[in-house]
Amino acid sequence: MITNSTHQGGDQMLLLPRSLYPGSFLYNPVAAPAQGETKPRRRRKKNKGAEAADMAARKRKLSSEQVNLLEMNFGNEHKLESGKKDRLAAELGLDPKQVAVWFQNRRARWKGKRLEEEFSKLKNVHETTVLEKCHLEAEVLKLKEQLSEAGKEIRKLSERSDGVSSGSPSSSFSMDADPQFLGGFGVDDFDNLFYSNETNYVYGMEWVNNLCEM
DNA sequence: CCCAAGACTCGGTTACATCA
DNA sequence: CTGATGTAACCGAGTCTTGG
Repeated sequence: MITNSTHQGGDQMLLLPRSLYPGSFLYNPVAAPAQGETKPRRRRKKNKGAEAADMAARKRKLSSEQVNLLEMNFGNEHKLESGKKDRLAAELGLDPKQVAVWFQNRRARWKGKRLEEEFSKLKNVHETTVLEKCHLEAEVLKLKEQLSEAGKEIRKLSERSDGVSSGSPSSSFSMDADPQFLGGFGVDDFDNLFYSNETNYVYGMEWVNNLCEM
């Protein structure tokens, strides 16, 4: 996020005397947007280069014009080829290295933001899915109960009808007579219909169940 | 094909300015 | 004054290209 509005004084406060441009910066100072009018800053201690002299003026805030133009270019493409970088640097009155660094940092910020957005989207999808799973599990339980009741009912009825008439047409709803009813689901063991491999299931999905309980 | 040098990128870090 | 935040600059490691 790049906003000069967060810096007190706006652009006028960012004016930097041309004398503060490092001597090695010969990038059309006339065309160069002015920099912030702050004292040359101490450079990082870690720096071990011999060119410590021009380190002092390095960390300058870029002006809003510079940032705008950089942003425009970044909007077009996230990577600059060498020639374009040099032209842009000349146009901005910056060292091509500075332009390269700006693009590098900008890519990093863009990536971070993108990851954040992706994470947020995935999180929403995940939460929706977990919710849906909870509903489906509740429905499975309900259906399981209904199935169990129906099974009992069928057993009762068949026990009764066994004693009465063996020749009459059997009910169309008979699991004994119609193994396809459950066999179609690949289920052989009716009693264990919802309980086989339960331990694995619980271990594997424990985190989801915890979410359901939240 | 191998290797060294240079250019470039990336992730991580540092130093600094600014703000609440 | 202080901690949090944003960002320019830096660093080290990795990749790719090029020339010998």
